[in-house]
Amino acid sequence: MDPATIRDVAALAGVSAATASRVLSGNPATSPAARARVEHAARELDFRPNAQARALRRTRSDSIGLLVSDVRNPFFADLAHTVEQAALEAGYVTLLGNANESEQQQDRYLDTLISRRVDGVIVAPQGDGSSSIATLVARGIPTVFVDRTVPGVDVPSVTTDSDAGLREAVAHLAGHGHRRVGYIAGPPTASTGRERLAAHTRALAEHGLDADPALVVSGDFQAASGSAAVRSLLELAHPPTAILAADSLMAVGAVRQLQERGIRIGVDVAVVAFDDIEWFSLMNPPLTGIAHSVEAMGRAAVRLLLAVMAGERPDPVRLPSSLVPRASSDFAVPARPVVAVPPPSTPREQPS
Amino acid sequence: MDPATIRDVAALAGVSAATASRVLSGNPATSPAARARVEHAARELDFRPNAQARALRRTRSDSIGLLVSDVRNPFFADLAHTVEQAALEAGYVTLLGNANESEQQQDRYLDTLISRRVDGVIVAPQGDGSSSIATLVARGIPTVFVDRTVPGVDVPSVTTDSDAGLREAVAHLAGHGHRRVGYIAGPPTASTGRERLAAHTRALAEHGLDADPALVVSGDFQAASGSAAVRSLLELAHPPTAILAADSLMAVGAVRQLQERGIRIGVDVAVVAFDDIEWFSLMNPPLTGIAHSVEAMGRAAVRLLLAVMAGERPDPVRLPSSLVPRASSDFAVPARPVVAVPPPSTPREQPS
DNA sequence: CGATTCCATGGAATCGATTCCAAGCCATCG
DNA sequence: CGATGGCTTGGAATCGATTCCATGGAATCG
Repeated sequence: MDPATIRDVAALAGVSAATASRVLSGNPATSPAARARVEHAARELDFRPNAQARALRRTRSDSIGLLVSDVRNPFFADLAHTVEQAALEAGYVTLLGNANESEQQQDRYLDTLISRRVDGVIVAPQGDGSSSIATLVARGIPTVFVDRTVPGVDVPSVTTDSDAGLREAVAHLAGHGHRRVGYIAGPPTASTGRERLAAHTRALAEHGLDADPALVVSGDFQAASGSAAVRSLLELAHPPTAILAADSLMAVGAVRQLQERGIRIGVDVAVVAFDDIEWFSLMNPPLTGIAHSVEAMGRAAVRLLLAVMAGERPDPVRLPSSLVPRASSDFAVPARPVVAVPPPSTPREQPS
Repeated sequence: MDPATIRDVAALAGVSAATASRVLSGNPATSPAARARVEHAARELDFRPNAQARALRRTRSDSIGLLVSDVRNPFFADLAHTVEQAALEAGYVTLLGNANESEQQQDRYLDTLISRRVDGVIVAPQGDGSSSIATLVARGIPTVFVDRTVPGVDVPSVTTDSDAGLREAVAHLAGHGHRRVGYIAGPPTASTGRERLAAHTRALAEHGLDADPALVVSGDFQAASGSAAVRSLLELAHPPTAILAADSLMAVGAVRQLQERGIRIGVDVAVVAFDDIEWFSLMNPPLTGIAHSVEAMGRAAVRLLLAVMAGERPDPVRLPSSLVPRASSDFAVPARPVVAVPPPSTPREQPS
């Protein structure tokens, strides 16, 4: 009933536990005879080594932890998939934790991972240098940041260079005649939230678009906040003709809200989202996205982590992003916004 | 540098390891004085108990395994999320494995979970009674099937009753004048593949629809097979006017293929999918789905697993499904199929 | 042919936390 | 006043696999 131990295997094979261990872990100091008998005995008993005991003795567990922000976000679901596959190829199993965009739940999971003595951790960090992240670094646990970073914490990272993609997006919108672009920002507590907003602001300036601060609304990377953001953008005296969302879930929330109000995307208003996920091309209308390779990000993260575990200090990786234009933004801006607004009696900062 | 052990804590607190252990695990046989000193010392050293050592001694790891078929399938991503939350509430961490719809990878993960001595496993099984599943049962490891089952393996399960939803779907299609419904089946190696096909066949008979076996094409629950299925359905001499896919990913593949061919969904052909995921309502056109509650399924699975771990033999749970009609199927069938077909010279089994 | 090396092997220690068991202490009771 | 009982405590064994160290036998070399 109780699972077989290596001693049971050894007894059945007529050797000592030491020899059985050597055979089963591929130590060359074993005779062919012993090898045959032990292997046969192990198969006979359906022996599965107790990973805990093994990990206790060697000081490594052959497992890594992956902490993502939200598994239901397709971007992170794909990331989890890629990381898991890449880790498996390198002989590691992945323990997946889901912070659910909450710093508290992130800490709880990191504690668990530390307790389980994972050999390394890949984390898309919440907030700024929470206690658990500090612990991770202080203990010298190999760590890699993915997608996001934490300022002041010196850890290798794999991030997306939002600049190119956002510049393309803004250029694209400007080229179609948009002057006022509503921006649904990520939370300032996430590095991606801050960086993308900064990139967006720079791009606006480059193209001489309206820099009205009222056009920037902050969300939390989840769908509901996208809806809320659209609501407040539409209340502006001078609402935007295009909306740019800092991630796919907020874009979806925005789309829902626009649909509920009967505002036609791709006709009355343009919508562009950071991230480009499979579903975008099937939506009504197909959504313009800013693409970056999840596959590349996941594989790079595992590669960096393996390097850190090997004692190296790998350089950070920055992946490119680029615009994938689709129907949601591929139209010329209408002469007048369809949303009822008072005539712009004092058109401010609109260069002719 | 090396992480602090309970002996370090005990030394700093001036007590024995035994007492330190008792304090830290909440054993009441401790004096307030000892409690205070040990707790202070543990905080001082930032002590994290080695979960492996603890699990080795107690014969439980406070962790469960969850093996899903494909994390990139939104249905399973949601399931993973729900199970994880419910397990966390019960004090368990979840080790997520992804079989990627491959029996081999499933076995590899189950082996890992067995080696790590998880306290229980929730699995959406691939194939029929693979060796690892047999091992699981033979070892008496608490196991619960979710979404799918394996015939002949007596394990509590949480499944969806496909019958009601499919009957509604077929009635809905019949009501709109469809006689020939193409069915994209799941693989016969999955219980859901078989059951849904059987339910569909029954529903066809009930409504007197065309039971042409050529209208049934098998896929593998992944997107590419949905595209392939549509391709072969359209080659029929007498192609269907409606398409029913046994899961969301195959439906997406089907939609892509139809769009590529310029066939208008919701006008030229109806599309209905088993599963109803968030994105369906945003698609072009919104897709009719057969809904079942992932949340309920995940929570029930955890509840059942806890019961099995407590030595009970809970009854299986069967959750309802129901149709959510949307634009992709909400139209009357056109008088003649738009796809060019030879005139039906010998219309077979079409009751007037 | 004796001595040195090489190789396979077993005994025992080890990893870190838990827990059984025995012992010590204080208080209460007969 | 001695004894019994209730508490707290420490020593030591334990979980299962790995690994250091020593040993015995075979093989090789001078």
